[in-house]
Amino acid sequence: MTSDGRQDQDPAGSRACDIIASNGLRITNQRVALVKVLLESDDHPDAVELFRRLKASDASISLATVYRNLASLESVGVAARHYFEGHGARYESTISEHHDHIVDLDSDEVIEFQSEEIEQLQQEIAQRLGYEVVHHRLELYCRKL
Amino acid sequence: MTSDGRQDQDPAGSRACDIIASNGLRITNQRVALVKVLLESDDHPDAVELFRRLKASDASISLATVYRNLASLESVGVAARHYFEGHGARYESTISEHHDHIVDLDSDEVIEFQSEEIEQLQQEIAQRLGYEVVHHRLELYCRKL
DNA sequence: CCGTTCTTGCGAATCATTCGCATTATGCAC
DNA sequence: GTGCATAATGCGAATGATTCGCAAGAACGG
Repeated sequence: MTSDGRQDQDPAGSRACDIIASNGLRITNQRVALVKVLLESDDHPDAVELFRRLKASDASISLATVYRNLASLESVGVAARHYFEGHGARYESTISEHHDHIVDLDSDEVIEFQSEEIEQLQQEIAQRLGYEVVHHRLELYCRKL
Repeated sequence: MTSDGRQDQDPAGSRACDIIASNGLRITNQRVALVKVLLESDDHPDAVELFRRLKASDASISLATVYRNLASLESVGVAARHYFEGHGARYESTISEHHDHIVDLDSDEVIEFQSEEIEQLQQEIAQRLGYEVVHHRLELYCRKL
């Protein structure tokens, strides 16, 4: 929408574009729109929900494109896919810090947290067993107290 | 196969049957066979693989039954379903202790571990955020050192 | 501006999982 | 044991999510 193509109001978005471009992927409208929607979403929408949100500003976008782009974004580390229990895949942007998830069993809400100590312990455990942690997944399925 | 229906050679199996029965579910051949196969499997097979193993001793068992029974076993806490990255659902019996998983990214092998300290920290974190942990999932995606 | 190649949209195809339904087998009561 | 009510099974069809194939349409380097 901006006349000169820069987006100083949106540092995360342009950082994402840099990453995308530097990985040899092209900057398409659909790709940029998806990144934007992901960055705006603090819930953890699934592909169909993202598709729905994207259609709001681009009625012609296709679901296949959403899936394809989620895959590309994931492969360059701009988005992450989660399989919380029961549901299919849900996505979030990973431009910001790493974190783990608390899933509210009653509301399906997802809260983020992170713990240096747990990460530390994970490293130690893996190391003790002869492994190095590439990445991990920690989900606490909880109920409100 | 035993004439009196007891299975002293298989304490875990009969314990599972007790749990199943005490939850109002019937003890069917298919159910028992599935429990047995799960207990024998220290890999984490998916439904189709379990189906394959079950067909070895009961050629007429159906895949739908495997799925249905996996669901029932899960609902009474005798089996657990995992969605490791990429793959569909994989199962294991939960008659033994709770544990978490290390997934070898290269071989797809799954190693089990457990850490009292991490569980402790999880509790604390959840509590601090106003939640109580019902259960959790911790997976370390690793490469051999 | 031009061509190459990556992307897109569309619908068809795939894969895992679930359902509907008629048939069979279990668990409980006599 | 015998019978009954009902859960469980097998089958194939249905679903839902995700991926594919292909022809038409954009990016980006030169």
